[in-house]
Amino acid sequence: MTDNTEISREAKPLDFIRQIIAEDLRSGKHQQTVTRFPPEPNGFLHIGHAKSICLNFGIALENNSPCHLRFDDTNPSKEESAYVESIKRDVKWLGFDWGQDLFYASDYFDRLYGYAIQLIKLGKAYVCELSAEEIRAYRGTLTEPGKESPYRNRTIEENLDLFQRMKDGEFDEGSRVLRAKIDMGSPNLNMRDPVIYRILKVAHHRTGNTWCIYPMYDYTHCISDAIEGITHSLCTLEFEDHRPLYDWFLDTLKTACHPRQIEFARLNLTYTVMSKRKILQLVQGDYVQGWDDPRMLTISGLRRRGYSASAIRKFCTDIGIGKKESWIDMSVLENAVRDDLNETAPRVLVVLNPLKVIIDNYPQGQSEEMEAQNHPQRPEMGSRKIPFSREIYIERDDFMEDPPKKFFRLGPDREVRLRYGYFIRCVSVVKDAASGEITEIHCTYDPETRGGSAPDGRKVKGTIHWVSAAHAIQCPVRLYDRLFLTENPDADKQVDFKEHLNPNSLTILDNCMLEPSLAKAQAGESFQFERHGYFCADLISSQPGAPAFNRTVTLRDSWIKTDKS
RNA sequence: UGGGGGAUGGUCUAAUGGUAAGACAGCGGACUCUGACUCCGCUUAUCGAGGUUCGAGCCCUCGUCCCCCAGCCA
Repeated sequence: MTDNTEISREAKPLDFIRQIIAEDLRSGKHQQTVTRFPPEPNGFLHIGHAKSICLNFGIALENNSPCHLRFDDTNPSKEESAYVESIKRDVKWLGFDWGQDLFYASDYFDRLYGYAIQLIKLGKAYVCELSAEEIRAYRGTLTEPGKESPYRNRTIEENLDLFQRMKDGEFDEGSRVLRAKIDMGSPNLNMRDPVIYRILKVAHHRTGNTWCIYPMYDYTHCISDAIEGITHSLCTLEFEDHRPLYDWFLDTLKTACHPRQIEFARLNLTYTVMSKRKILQLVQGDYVQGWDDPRMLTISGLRRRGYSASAIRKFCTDIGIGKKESWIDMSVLENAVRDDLNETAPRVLVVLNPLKVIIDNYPQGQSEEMEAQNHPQRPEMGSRKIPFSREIYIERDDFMEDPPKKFFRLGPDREVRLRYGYFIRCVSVVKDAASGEITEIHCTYDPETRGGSAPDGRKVKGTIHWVSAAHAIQCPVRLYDRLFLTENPDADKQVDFKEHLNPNSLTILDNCMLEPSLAKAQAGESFQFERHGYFCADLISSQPGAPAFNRTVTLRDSWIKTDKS
């Protein structure tokens, strides 16, 4: 990371979490902060995780202190090391560095087991033989207290023996659990003797078959935080009810370190779904082409789509941190990437839907090179040559036979400027006799207007992009649109969210014409296709000399919004 | 009819007893060899009712609405 301030949001007022931290530092409660990002390796990271990553690692950067990457891997039936690798890659790509502080909850399985024995010896945990269904029934409801398990008052010795035998694999899955002994009458259901260990005869991605009992999240998370000396344990709102339990474990075990859990609102974005479960469904049901499908708001999908890490970081600081459930408009994300790419992306000319233009008075067989700026606002980015010749392609949308008043582009007997080229005037239109479709148009050019201005001072309102037909590189371009048609695909619980999928979220154009300089586009490189938007050479399907492009985001377009009649 | 949270323009976020501010979106205009960028201007908000106070988005009381919790998931 070269520039911390970019990540660390200098000017913005402190959010409520940073205020708490500032106060803890000021009062001397803590000398430094230690935060952590604790993903479960059961899927790919998405934009919602980015919010948490930017928060936790951002705080670390601001305070020159560590942020741990800790995998919360206590449920081997859902977790895989492939996910671990993808998560590490994505956090790194986002620009963050955990240094030496890479941890796994599974690193603590021995200590967690020891703490459980301690709990038993304290008379605060017991082995319960109720079935899952019975435990649920005994738990009571939101308005009625639970009932105590008949196994609740076993002796410490008996519990120790049974727990040992659970660990040794003597019992079947589901036949016994270890429970904390708290309060079956608590209005907080999390405190009604929660399960802390269950039997799972499943191999773990790191510990293999060493264990057949695995600790639950509530038990594991607080102890892992305490072991690592975390000062502020930041999580999402749904864990608010778990905080008393988090505190109970640490108080009961009298750990030396007792981190403070603080909850903030998770990210919701319009026109998408954020839950891992639903994202998994899209991947496994082939509604998209994998976790890194550019329509997905996974980190890997966004990367392939052409989002820069800095755009994602900017988005995360833009949206802020709060405690109320919020829905961020997709336009905020799009704005962040436009802002970023506008600064950095070289400009190029690309015709997406070609229409052949023949310049009747331009000499046959001649061509010349026109000078084009790589970034008009940033001369230091230099310029390049683009070939011009008698036959060119322009955008089909840039010609209308019967244009409305405010159409500044080409039409019969109208004149436009070719970007970095000449003024041309349309003299005739050729159509396919059968279909009536325009197949080519004929124009004349004004040799005096080379470079784009007329010595006689006449103005043209429109400037359009073009590519020399003889020099163009034909290329596929994928146009992406939002994956869902409705703002909140989850809103109606009666309707499956997949019903709201946008059938036109992907459009493949295979006859696009690139200016020749794009032959050397590197996979992953971003460009602005002038008058269209930002595009990046696809990470996977681009070949040297034969790129394929993904549209990251369109340019803002006030023309499509105007009343064209 | 339990418990835990939350309500500021269309959407987010700020204002921490003292002029309700910024971003996104929207609308209008200027500029323009990208209908982009940039610039300028505008519309739009403190959930309700009481109270405390010289002064309340902020404090108090009573309401209303929304979200979360009954996994051997995290």
